[in-house]
Amino acid sequence: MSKPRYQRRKEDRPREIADAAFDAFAEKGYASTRVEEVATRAGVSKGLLYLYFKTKEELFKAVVKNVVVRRVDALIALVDKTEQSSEAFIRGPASRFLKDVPDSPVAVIIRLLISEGPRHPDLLEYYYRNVVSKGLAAVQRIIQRGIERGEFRPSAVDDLPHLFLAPVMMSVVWRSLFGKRSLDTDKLIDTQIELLLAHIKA
Amino acid sequence: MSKPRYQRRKEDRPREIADAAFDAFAEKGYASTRVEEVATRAGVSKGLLYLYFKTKEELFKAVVKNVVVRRVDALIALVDKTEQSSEAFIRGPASRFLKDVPDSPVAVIIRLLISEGPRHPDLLEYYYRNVVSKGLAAVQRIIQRGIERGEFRPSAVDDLPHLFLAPVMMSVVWRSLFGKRSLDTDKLIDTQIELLLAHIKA
DNA sequence: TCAGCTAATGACTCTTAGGTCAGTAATTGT
DNA sequence: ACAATTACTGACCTAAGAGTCATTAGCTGA
Repeated sequence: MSKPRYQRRKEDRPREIADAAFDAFAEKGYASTRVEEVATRAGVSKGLLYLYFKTKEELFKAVVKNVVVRRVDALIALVDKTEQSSEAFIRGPASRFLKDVPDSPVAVIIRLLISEGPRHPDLLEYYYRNVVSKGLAAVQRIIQRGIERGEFRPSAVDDLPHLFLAPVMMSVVWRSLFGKRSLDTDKLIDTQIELLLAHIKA
Repeated sequence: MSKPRYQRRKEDRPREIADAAFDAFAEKGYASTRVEEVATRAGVSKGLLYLYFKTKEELFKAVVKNVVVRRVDALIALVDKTEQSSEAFIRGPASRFLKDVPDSPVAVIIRLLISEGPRHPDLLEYYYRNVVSKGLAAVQRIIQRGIERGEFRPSAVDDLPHLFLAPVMMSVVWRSLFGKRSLDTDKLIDTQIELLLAHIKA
């Protein structure tokens, strides 16, 4: 009896293909990744890939959607469940989360969105609704809670949660362009958090 | 006498083509812009384009190089010539410059670099040397001068000039993804500058 | 165990877009 | 005025890569 040349694994294929696509897109970007290479990485023929994804673009969207949402939802759950003071939460779990972003799949997605987003408005809409606005709202909720508890005082930062994310964005871009050279992204993020806390503390 | 079908304008062609390419890349990104479209926009045949630029990639590099350098050099000259106090300079000319970035050609170049940079390491090297490091050094010089004059006190911000640029980066990315919706980039940048000044003022 | 179903293959087509080049017409010098 | 020069054109070539489909072979249930 000879080994079968392939196995039928209808259930697992979509995820395997999407994972392979993620890796390939991360390395080469969307436009210069060949569909055939994705198939090869997934250990599958090109034809099969087209059985599960109608076009390359649909594959792209599937990939981009399933990476970040879980992560963001986890963070939000954390925010809403914690018993810590707002300051402790920001210094602890939130800080750690933010510092992880530049080395995580999230960073890849951000780069992909910057490159390809403008040609996929529906995808951007999806992201804005399910990731960006949720994330910003969560940050705002922490601050608000701090104010209610008397930890923080009201300030201009209240409706600019973006300030917490700016150094993260900077780090993501820097890393994607220049690698790890000459910028300590952890320190950048930490320092910004210190600045912000110093400013809003009561 | 009929109009000539074209004029020979050897001197002007390269700039005209580069300008057309800039516009096209800004709209569609590098990968999905066709060389022929660049030629058409420049009012020129594809063949002529290839007379002045050996490949599409070379065209890309030419475009990307000639946009930002002048601008940055202008800013640096400003920094080194000003008689203002560091604080006044930061609140005035520097702030204005930074707030202009998200709507300027510089933003386009940043987007192009994020998308295509990883596949053009020499271009990134060029940018790091001629734009990024110079810009960061200029910011650092302003702070340093403030310290020497007793306006500012030494702090963690001294060797993180990136903090001044983080909200700009954030704004560039935000704008390129979501347009002008729901983020006042001027305010973001202003607020960050206020935070930083409050922190380093003596 | 074998017939029917369908997951999976891989060779194929077709379009797109980067790059070439032989020829043409605007310009320049004499 | 008219060669000689060369900026410029546009039809062409070719590679690459997205997407298709007739065929094959693993699986499943009777």
